[in-house]
Amino acid sequence: MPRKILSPAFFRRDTLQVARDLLGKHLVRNNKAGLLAGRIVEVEAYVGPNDRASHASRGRTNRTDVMFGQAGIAYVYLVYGMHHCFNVVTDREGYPAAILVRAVEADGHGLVDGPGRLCRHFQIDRTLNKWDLTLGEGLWLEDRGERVPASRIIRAPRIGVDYAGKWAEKPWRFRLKEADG
DNA sequence: AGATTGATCCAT
DNA sequence: TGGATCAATCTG
Repeated sequence: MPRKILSPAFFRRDTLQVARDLLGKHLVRNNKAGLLAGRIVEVEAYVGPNDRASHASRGRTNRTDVMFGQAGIAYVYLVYGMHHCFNVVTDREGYPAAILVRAVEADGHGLVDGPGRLCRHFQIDRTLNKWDLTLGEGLWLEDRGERVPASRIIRAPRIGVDYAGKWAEKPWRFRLKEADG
């Protein structure tokens, strides 16, 4: 199967569509410690300036500036003083949007479930904030040829955003259902 | 259910 | 400059 690094054009589209399309793609980390990869099985979309669950809904600040920028760039931040979260910026410049990668099936390590554990596994921290994921250096996403039918995608509300009122109810979490049998 | 932990944001 | 908040995780 061909391996293709996901390009800026892949990310520079409607965020909900990119979120669905990221399921079944692979996250790859290459550093001095070696090569790690995993198949993405759960993501969440954070869409636009009005999404109260999104950091960007509070405006453009030093922290959220990256979400307003170029698609295909990493947004990595620290939550609760101890865990990192890894996102990919999507859609057009000037429109804040990103996708949080929540879970992967890690090659040789089973399910890595949860954005904090995922970052720990892949050794992702804030030094990778604003990293260009489309260059194929250090950290990137790639297509290994898997086709994911819509019937295997489960939609659900996002996790941990109860503060966001009606925006917390949006079914903007996407999970890949395992093929049964 | 409670503790943990520190970057970020804005005014209590 | 201080305090509230937080896109989570672990231990009970």
